[in-house]
Amino acid sequence: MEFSEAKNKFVQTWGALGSQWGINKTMAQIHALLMIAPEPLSMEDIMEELQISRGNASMNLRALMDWGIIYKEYKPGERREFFTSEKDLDELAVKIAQERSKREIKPALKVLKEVSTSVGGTSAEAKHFTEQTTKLYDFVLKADNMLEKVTEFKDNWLARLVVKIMK
Amino acid sequence: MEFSEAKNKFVQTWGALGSQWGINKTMAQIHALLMIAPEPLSMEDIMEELQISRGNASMNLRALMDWGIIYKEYKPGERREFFTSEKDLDELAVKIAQERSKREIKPALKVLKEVSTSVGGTSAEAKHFTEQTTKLYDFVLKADNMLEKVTEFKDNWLARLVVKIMK
DNA sequence: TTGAACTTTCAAAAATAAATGAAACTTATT
DNA sequence: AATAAGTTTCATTTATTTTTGAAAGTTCAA
Repeated sequence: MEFSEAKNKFVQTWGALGSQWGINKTMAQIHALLMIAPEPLSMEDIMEELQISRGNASMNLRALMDWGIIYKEYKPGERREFFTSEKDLDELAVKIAQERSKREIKPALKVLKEVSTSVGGTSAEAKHFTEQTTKLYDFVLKADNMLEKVTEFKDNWLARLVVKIMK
Repeated sequence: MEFSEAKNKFVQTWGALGSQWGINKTMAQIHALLMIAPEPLSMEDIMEELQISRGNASMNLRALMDWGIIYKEYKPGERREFFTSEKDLDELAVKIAQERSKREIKPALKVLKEVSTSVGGTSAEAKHFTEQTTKLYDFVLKADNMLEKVTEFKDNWLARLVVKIMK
């Protein structure tokens, strides 16, 4: 396969994977590009390579930095900013897990807790509701704890995680 | 909190959570509704409760059945079909993991493998590309294996999983 | 302090995804 | 075999998300 074909295929695939997992396509594509770039890239480079507008590039670079998975870099004697990606994949997983927990799961947990503890009454419907939402709360909490624990250890995190959960 | 308010809040929240994780809002809402319904619901019931069209209800019920997380049920003497959800949450997690692996991760892995093994040449760019995409392939494969292993054990899957991975 | 190089913002446009609803289809009943 | 009850399909509409691009904002160098 031609290098350029392989590169393009990779960027497209990473973009598609991202968009299925709640990260927008361009964001994932920029990340893909930075993952395989041997040198930091400028915003121009990225716009050029992905054929996207300046605004789009700017917004998604910002978002990636907010997630903590790419970094700004300054080159001596250069006015422009350059970007590199986090290349340690375990670190990447940790950061994504943290962000998603914070942004999505935590707020949902809050509501689940609220609704699972606030319905009184003795009707079968109400009882069943409380029972089910409580189970869901426990379940989501368990899942979230796992995500969080991942972030506490970088190496061999899985084994340690289990010790912690099972004890 | 009023029962109806709590119910509504729960359905909305589950819907939002779903849509952030790649499952469409209505699909997640229907699932939420079935999770808390003490009795199987008909399509009418669901349309009514969520204020959605017949077509929408039909398509999403179908999708949920394809995922294997809700079931059709027939009541004696009733022409209509009724639906219930999988209420075992571990089973739910297993099914979701299986589906997402099959639909999203497996195809991406195929491409990653392809691009990581097909670029020849000796340029720094090409070498770096091959190196990085190989790492990504291994990483995604590892993640996917974990998802898959989940499906092999229902009870205490985490502990067993670790034994298997660490051995 | 002016202006050139570069970045960010955000209202509007474009692209994408989801929902509607009426017609077609299926299945059971008389 | 005709009808009624119920379900699915899919072209069109609607809602949501993403992208654009031009104006506003920064920062640095002279």
